[in-house]
Amino acid sequence: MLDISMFREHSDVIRADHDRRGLTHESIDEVIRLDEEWRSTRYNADQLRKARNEAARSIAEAKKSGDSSAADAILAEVADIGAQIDKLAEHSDECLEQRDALRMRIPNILHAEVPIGEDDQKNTLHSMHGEKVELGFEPRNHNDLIEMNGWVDQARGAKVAGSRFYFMQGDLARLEMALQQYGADFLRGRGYTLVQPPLMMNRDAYEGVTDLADFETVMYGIEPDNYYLIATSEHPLTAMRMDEIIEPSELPIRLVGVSVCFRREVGAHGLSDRGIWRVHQFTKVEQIVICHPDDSWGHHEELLGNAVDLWDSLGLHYRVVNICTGDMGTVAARKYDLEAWLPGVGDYKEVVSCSNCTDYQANRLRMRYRTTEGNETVHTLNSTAIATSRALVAILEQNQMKDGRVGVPEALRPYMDGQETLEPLH
RNA sequence: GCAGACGUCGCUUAGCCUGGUAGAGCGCCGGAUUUGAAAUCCGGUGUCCUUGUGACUCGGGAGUUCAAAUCUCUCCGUCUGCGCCA
Repeated sequence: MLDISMFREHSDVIRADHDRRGLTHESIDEVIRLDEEWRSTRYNADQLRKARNEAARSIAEAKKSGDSSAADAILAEVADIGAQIDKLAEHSDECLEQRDALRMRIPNILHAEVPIGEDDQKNTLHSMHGEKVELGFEPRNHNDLIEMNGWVDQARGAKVAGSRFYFMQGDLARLEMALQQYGADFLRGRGYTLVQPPLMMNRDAYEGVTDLADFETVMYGIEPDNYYLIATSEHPLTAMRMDEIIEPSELPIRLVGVSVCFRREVGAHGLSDRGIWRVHQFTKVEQIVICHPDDSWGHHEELLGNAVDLWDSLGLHYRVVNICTGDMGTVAARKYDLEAWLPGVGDYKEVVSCSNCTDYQANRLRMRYRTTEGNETVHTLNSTAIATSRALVAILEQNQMKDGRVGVPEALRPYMDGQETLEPLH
């Protein structure tokens, strides 16, 4: 959510951003109109409250001096003032509610270097890392590999839960745990504090961190208790400090979250999605930074650097792209994706997403830091380190051998008793 | 799950019974004093708006009242005890 002062004092900036995104200005105008109406109605209500307070004070004084007839006289004068206040207050509350409901849907101001384009085809190349391995045989896709080795039981996952659920087993399950451990250790080594968050959140906290449309398409709701299963540990870790005023000495806050992530994946379908690429449940190691507004662009590069070094250390080939305006979403001001090379698919696919959300989440979460002039809004950033399911797919396809076994990246071997290849399930 | 206690400004707390301007201490910021520091003293330190002798704010919401931190209802959370439990 953009600060209201942006609409009052710099609406030209929001308008220019909407132009870049190809959006009309209607919502902006409506927010400004509702804001003005709220302010004037609010002012009128305040004036009446002032009169009521003065009357109440007079009554108190009159009663104290024992003059009950004077008290009654004042009381008669202000008899209907309460009803007038209620009427104005009701209208002003409506205006404020509508203003902010609309404001919640207006996207963040994009960084100047975000490329303009309508969809992911217009994302631009940032950098290439590693090299395509020459396998010397026709590569299998990850779905064939997990099926022939018995590493994932999709049929029984569907039986006991539903489609896109699965049992991961044997050496692949061990590799999954190794990835979690390795990713967490890697970031702890760079000063990030390991956090295991709640896997469910309440509505209020959740609205602070995500696009409202996500409640329909992404999150699972837990009915009788009104909780939502988290779609990523970014959400609880960012909301962790909501409604707090943070001491500047605590900034920047660097966290590495490890959690299971739950996603409904409404609308996803197709044979190309078989396997564990797009599933309802996976584990993710996530980087979070909460920082001073002046430092967030530096931290954005730091998060990308961490992800790059981590993926380099796994010996995988991938590229980094700049996400364009049409592919950006509501919350981020700038986003890089890491796209891993998948030989079985013959294309690069998204495995990491690295975002600077500037003050957009922090405004909704009322998350500020103390300054001598008052309290200022912090900035929040997040980046995948390892989404295990997708990292596994990249490892499976890039490290596959002719017989269908898969090489374990050297960095992960210490977490697997030194094992060098994934063996079929017996 | 049951019973009780509790939730007040960044922190600790007073005020609640008996409705009438939310007070104190600590921390922080600024100033005075000092060679410098400590100590001391003075002022400031929640949110909003049309900056006023302004409005709002005491976990959230609703109600009673001219007036609610205070009374009533309800929801949430914390603590203690009992029960259950990996």
